[in-house]
Amino acid sequence: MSDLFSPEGFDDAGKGPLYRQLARRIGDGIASGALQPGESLPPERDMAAMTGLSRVTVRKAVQSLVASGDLVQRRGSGTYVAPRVERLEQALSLLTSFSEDMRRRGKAARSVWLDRSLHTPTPDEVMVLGLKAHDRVARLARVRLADGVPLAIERASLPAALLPDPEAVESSLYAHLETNGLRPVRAVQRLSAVNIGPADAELLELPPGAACLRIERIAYLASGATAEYTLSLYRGDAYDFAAELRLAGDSQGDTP
Amino acid sequence: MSDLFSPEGFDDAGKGPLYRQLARRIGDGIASGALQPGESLPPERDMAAMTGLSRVTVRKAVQSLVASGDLVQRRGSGTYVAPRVERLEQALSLLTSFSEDMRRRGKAARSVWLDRSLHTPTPDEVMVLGLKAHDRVARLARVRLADGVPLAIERASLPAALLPDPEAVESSLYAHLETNGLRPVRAVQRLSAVNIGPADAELLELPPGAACLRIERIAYLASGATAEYTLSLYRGDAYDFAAELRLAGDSQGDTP
DNA sequence: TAGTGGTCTAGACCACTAA
DNA sequence: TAGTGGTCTAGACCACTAC
Repeated sequence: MSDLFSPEGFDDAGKGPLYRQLARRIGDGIASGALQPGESLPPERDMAAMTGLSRVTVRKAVQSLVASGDLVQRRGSGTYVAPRVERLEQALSLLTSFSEDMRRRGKAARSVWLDRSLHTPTPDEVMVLGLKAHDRVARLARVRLADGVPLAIERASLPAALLPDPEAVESSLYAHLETNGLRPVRAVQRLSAVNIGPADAELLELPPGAACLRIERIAYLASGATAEYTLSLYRGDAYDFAAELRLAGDSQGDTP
Repeated sequence: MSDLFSPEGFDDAGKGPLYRQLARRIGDGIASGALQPGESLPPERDMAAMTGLSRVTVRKAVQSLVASGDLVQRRGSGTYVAPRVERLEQALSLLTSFSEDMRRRGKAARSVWLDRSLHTPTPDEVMVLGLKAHDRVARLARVRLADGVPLAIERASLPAALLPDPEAVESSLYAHLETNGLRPVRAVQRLSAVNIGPADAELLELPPGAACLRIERIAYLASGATAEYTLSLYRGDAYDFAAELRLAGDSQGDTP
């Protein structure tokens, strides 16, 4: 591994900037197994001395690998190869339960509440939830953890009529709604990928900018009324969403 | 807008590092509309002088906004507020056609081929495609564009038996397969979010680290044989994938 | 040619962790 | 207390763009 940081081979022209060359070396070391998960890298100052680069340049290389999730840094401690993250697979076509999903997988599910109270709705909430003037909205925001690892942030809004006492929700929103016969039966989701912001990054213990799956969901009751609007952020490195596709009807399609 | 870069108000303690404070100011300026899409920011050196910060610090703030897609930088030209990106919505449950989707939306679809030839398969390809020893594999890799904007990278692998002459594929793989009665009828997809690497970032004209949707797809023929393995990377800021969910059968679920 | 972003350096201080 | 990453500075040169 010492040869990883030898001063030779840098700037042989045509290989791009120095920080990228170093990032590539380290990244290759991880991919090849020369650097094992959990293994520590030399301190930044040592890497700088070994490679003959400045600490700022070394840092820029390391930062890019931290951003992509290949390395983690702990202040006062050191820089380490990121541990292998176990990926969880989830079906996209079912309204499933986080807690139950985890139980089935033998993991301990836990929530940390960020908010669980009534608010004056935003214009967006009024629109989506079909609220009337002076209606209030219940907001439930929490971090979801499995075996102590934060996996997702969920922020749900419901008409206060459906959930007059948000504090009463324990682990399961749907179970609570069901006691009043108000469990959603259908939902529409939109998925996209976003770079996580600094605040949310802290909640999920990720570096700012890490790729996350953003899922916007609107759930409906059997009556057709809107029950819930939820915005979730899932760790991109920990989640796979599975979906099955069937041939489009017209089959005029000319490409996958 | 000049007050955006006034030296006052920095480091009033408890607001975090200077680069983050500046990033927040600029970000708020964009969100509030004080900075309009396409508008240019002052040169980095000027921002440094105006704020009383060093150029390195200004740059770090700007870089974080570039990474999140709020700003774009052009060397030799300047720094600009990113143009609004029109988001495209796509149903997740249908095997649709990129070209046709775009046509329906009134956009010009185009592909830039990266690869279109026969190769010796990787062990992964042998597994997934169910190849035999000495079988070869056809690889189709291309960048997909709509109205000149790169939206996705697709890398497909098929058994050479299904596609002996990859060069013959014009715009549509499925249309080509259909001429031989070999169009896939079913597919399984897995979605996750990833930070794009430097090489792919260049192809999609994105900054390295931008969030992308990674979609892995295995498609099957009516006979049940595996037809295709495709790894796609979609721009996270340009795509929404829509899915509908129904209540899980047992309804033991205790959470959304 | 002048101005812009892109890269790189050497050195400094701070906040935190671990012994 | 010693060592680590986190932040910040002033100054330099390069590659590219626009004129």
